[in-house]
Amino acid sequence: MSKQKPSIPKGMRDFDPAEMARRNYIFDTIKEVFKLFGYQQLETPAMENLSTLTGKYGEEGDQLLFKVLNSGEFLKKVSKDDFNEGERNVLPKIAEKGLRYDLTVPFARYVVMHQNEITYPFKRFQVQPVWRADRPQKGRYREFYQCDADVVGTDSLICEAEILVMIKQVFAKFGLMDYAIKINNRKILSGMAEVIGETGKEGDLCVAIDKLDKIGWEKVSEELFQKGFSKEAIAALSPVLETNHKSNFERLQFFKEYLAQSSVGRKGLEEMEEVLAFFAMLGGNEKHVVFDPVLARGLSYYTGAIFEVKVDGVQIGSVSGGGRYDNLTGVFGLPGISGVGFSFGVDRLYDVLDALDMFPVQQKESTQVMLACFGEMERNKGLKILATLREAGIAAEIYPDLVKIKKQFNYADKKNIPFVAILGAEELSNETISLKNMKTGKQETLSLERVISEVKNPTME
RNA sequence: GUGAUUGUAGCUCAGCUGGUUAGAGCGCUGGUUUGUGGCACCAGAGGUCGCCGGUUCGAACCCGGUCUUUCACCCCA
Repeated sequence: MSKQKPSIPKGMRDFDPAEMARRNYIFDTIKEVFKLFGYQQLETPAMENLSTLTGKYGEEGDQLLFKVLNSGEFLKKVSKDDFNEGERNVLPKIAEKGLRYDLTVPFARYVVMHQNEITYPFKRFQVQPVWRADRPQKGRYREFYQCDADVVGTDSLICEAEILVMIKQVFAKFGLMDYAIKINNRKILSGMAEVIGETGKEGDLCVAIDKLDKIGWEKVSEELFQKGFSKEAIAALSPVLETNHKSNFERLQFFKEYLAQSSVGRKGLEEMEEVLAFFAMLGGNEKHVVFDPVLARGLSYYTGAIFEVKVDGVQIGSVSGGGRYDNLTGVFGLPGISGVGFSFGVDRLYDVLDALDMFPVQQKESTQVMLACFGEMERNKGLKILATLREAGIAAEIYPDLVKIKKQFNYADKKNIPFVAILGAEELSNETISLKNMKTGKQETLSLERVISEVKNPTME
């Protein structure tokens, strides 16, 4: 008996059965759509070598990696000099592994390791937790699940178009009506940097311009100025803002002129148009799909299309995001493989559906019938009945202890079990079972066969 | 990583400027009802006031540290 109350680490959570039922609803919905589009499931380990993970997410990302201390005498390799030099020198000698930060990089590692066994294009999905040493906040946890779907080994823009369709299908299944799938292209952003005369600074441009919605143009231009953008460059950027309330088509027309001098920019626009064209051919409706030229996204490995999905009316960050990465496997020694993928954030989707009160009131995961027995003889007979019920595919349980019937009913009530089957002396001698519908309160004495059909298809009023 | 913020019974919260045995509602357990849950009534159990240290005759309350919660920034699912 420990006196001290146990606890869990910062940003980690337990999920009780009610929460798990709802989380599984989200997982199942997403997996179903992934499979419908030909994606197959893959799992990779929680831990990767730190060398696999570092340098893929930008400097900020590297700092958010959870490092795992080497086992054994982990200080052995550290010299006094290393120690005096600080963490930078000590870290690589005491930690060689880390927890995965996303599912895309481990997937790229997998593709390189198994390059000769894989049939391309390779479509896989992955539903696993990832870890980030971030400060927790609403909608931001240190351990959370991602549902990733990626295709590698093709640069066809049909993949991008299909991603849009998949996102729309998932949201339709959840019954979400008000949301925006923002789509942009890193090449368009590069083109923007080029035409304003700040080639090579697209990183800073992205970070600043991404905040436009949040902090407004004035603050964004201030930030750009501080990052070393010239006044002329910032002024040259302002026409982009004018496209704010236009249609996707009008925005494309604008950028054709705006980016005319930039070959990357033109390429990006072509890709955008093609994605939207394929999307239309797949029967996609452009409702909810927004070409957003100021969408940037932080991860450094994206090179083509980028996506992000936000739900209106809730103060929760994006619930889905992704993009194309042309050379992610390159850093692991396999160049020339293009990939595109996206991910749903289950934990945020949960918060969104919860805030909007949109979870179905399903009881799919709970017991359908509980056996309540008056004594030992009844209970022993109940065990046989229990086995029959389960054979019939009915989720059933028996109250294991010989306690007052009232207590057994209480248990069924608390657990929201829709039926209680009662076994007493009378039932035992008549070879019957009294079945009570806990919602209606009605009770009938039935044969076992009738109990099975009644539980499966309730007819009792 | 920077700046704030929170922590009292299983849950939601009271607790006046530091003063005797820390309270409520809900929940829980038992009973009224030894073949029936939800309702009602009655009774009961549960807290070294996040943790460690300090100030004080005396700390849930003041001070310091630490952990945790929430929030803004950074960044992100």
